[in-house]
Amino acid sequence: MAEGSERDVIASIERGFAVLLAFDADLPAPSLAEVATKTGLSRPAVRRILLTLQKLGYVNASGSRWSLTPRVLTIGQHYAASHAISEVAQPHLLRLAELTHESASLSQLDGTGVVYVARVHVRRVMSLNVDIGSRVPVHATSMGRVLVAWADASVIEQVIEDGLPALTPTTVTDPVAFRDALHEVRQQGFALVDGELEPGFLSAAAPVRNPAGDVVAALAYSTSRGRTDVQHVLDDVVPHLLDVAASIQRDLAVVTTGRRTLAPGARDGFF
Amino acid sequence: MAEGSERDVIASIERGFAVLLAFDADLPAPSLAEVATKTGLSRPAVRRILLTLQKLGYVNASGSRWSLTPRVLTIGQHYAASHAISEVAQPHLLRLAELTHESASLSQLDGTGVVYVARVHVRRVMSLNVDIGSRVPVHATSMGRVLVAWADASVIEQVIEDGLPALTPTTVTDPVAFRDALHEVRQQGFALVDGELEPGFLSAAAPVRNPAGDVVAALAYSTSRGRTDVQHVLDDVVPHLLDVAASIQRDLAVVTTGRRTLAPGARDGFF
DNA sequence: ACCTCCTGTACGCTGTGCGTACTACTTGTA
DNA sequence: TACAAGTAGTACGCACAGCGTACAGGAGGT
Repeated sequence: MAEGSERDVIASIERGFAVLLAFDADLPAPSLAEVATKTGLSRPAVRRILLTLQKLGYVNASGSRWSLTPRVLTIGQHYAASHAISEVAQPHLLRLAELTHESASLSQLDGTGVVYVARVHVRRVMSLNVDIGSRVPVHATSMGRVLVAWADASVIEQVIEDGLPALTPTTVTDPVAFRDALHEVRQQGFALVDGELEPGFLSAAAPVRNPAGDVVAALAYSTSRGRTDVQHVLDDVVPHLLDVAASIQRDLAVVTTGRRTLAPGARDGFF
Repeated sequence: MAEGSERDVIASIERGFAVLLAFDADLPAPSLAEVATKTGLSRPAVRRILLTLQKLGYVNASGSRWSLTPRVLTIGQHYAASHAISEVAQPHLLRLAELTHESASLSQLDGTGVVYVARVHVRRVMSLNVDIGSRVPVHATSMGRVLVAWADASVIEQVIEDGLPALTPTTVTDPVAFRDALHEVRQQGFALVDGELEPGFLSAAAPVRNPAGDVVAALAYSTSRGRTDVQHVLDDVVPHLLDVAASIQRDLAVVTTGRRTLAPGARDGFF
């Protein structure tokens, strides 16, 4: 059902996003020609697309260089506005951060990747710039393990098929070991990953379920090996983690089953 | 130059974004037909667009309801990756938040609106959900006043033409008074807005300039009238604000004029 | 049994958006 | 100075992408 043949895909829209996403750390302010070579599109096509995106306010030309405008940041707001979870979770993240004195985050599965949807950072932990919208690999993070552990079998297959690159010497890269790790996560009800994403980076995550019982998000605590150790996380942090995850789950159930109103007064007189 | 006639705008891309942005708090999980009526497009057209967006991973169908996926949050990452300012400003925002014990934020002008590009929130200040990517009205916020005060005259005209709605009883709504307020901002080098966006909400903002001297962002401090008063902000906060804004400006100059490398090691082994 | 909502599909026509080919400008180099 | 190599902008005609109309098939609801 709803398969959608090739006939039902609009190439221009794909091209439009290809151009929008061509703006990158590698190419922060490209010329038209650079975008064309990067995307493989013809220059006139890129020109038309850039002019369209400019009309929509997402890019701007200064001289012969093009760059993104802050408006691209507003696109994500539509996700937050249409999904209660990030808003519901916010106070709970704050509580977790206060309980543990470390950063707390909530993430969701996106294909075979993990995307942060809410976050409270206590201090600048790492070189990694993890903010809302950041993507992290699914196989080497506690959040990813949680999200995949309870996902459809097809997702697990796809993740393994995508490959399990070694990001540190201790990253689990063997498919069998990875499946074992997922099994362990299901058994114990949470995931703990120690230095598999980046040396010294330690994190734990717990599942957050919707009323139907599906795991829709992962709540995570993250810290550095320098500040704490695995035993402390297991003894003192995980109970808080599970407790806060349960609270989010409870609030989420209220919001989604009850009336879908998010502080009605908040929107009025604002925008 | 580079005007771009109507001939050079790709309607399909406009339609694609129209559908993507149709997902809203009002319509978090619409049916195909609902999207069609909201956007004014035909149902088959909307179907094609949704299938395209689904292929790109931005929307997903569950039953006959469609919803955004967390992937839309990643679009904004391309802005952060291609503009040093948000990353550069982050530690400074943290410092400002620590100095003042209140939320600190950085925002940029987008057309005639203001968009938060970086933020450190100290506590849950208000009902307002102000996060990265949020848009706030330009005329009733200290950040907006700063950004507009030093913008092209055409921007000021456009803001006034857009209208200056009264969001609280004290909002400046008279064009002449608004121009006076901007003049005052230019004179004193910062903006202070007291309860014009929401009663009891108090904020101050200072400009951040690029090496060419253009105001490219506004650094803001925000609090509630219940916790402090105008005099304290003027005496104790504004000096910090100006100081931190100068620091951001300095770091920004180094990054943009020097080599455009943002912690090269941070990207490797990450994604 | 009806009616009304929905989605999915077929199909032929229109005109959008494509690329090729060319012009015009700027910058660096011989 | 003149050429080369880069850039952006423009024109134009053709092809087919994507459009909407029209219809079929389900799922509730009365």
